Amino acid sequence: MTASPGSASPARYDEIDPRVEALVQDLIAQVADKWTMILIEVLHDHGEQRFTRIAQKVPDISQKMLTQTLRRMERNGLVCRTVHPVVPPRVDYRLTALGESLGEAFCGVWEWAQAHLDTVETARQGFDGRKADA
Amino acid sequence: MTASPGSASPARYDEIDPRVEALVQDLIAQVADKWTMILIEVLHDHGEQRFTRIAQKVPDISQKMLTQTLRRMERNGLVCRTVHPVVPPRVDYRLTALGESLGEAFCGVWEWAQAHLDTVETARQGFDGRKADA
DNA sequence: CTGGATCCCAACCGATACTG
DNA sequence: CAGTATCGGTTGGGATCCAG
Repeated sequence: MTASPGSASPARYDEIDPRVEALVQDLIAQVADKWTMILIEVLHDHGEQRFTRIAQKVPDISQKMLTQTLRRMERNGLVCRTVHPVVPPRVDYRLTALGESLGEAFCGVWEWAQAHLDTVETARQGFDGRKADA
Repeated sequence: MTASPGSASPARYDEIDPRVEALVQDLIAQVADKWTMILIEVLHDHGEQRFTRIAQKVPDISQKMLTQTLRRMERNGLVCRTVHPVVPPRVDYRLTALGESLGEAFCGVWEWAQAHLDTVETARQGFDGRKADA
């Protein structure tokens, strides 16, 4: 906790209320991770899916991470989880409106990354080259 | 590596080229972390800053993380590092155009988080409450 | 003042095994 | 089928000390 109670924090990262700042950062941390972004994409593209189907679409994710990520997304209101009370259990996951809106917000970063892939690559080579020439 | 050589990957996360996909995700992973976002904000708001000044603005960051993050940002072409050859060393960091553009891309996510803070909070309480009622 | 090197702990994540 | 529980390896990140 960096909570300095009544003491006037001189200059925070911004002019923003530090408490809101912390909340926002926490939220971003929970929501901006690799698997969350991927799952949003999958659910956006293919609509409601059951657990195993999602796992098939994202072969590199472990079942643990899939469960964990879906749970957190559900808790944050990003996905809606529907349990069908049938004998072989069946659970469907669907993106909520909130989840969809987050997906759109991510588009900016995603597009930035795509657009500047080579620029970054050039920068990296320049940097690495500079370090190499002893 | 998830490189399945020649085997036809049936349906990837999207219709996107998996190689590009991987690169983009790697880039996002390097660039979308907590400290990078904060440092972009600080440098955007206050312009060119020297090492210690930045550390002061972000009290919760360790000196190790600050150096590490700045280095990676420099390598990725997000910041420009200027070393002044004076007797007490002085190093200035400034956001590049690329860094600025990334900051703008982040705005979307940032604004989403701010806008939906309470929505998410409500969702969380609903979720937690549902789990509690045994 | 800047930042590299080291130690060490905690959180993350994958693999496996077990339950309803 | 859809999870939970547990163990172990890997990484992230803080504290401290040291060098240029």
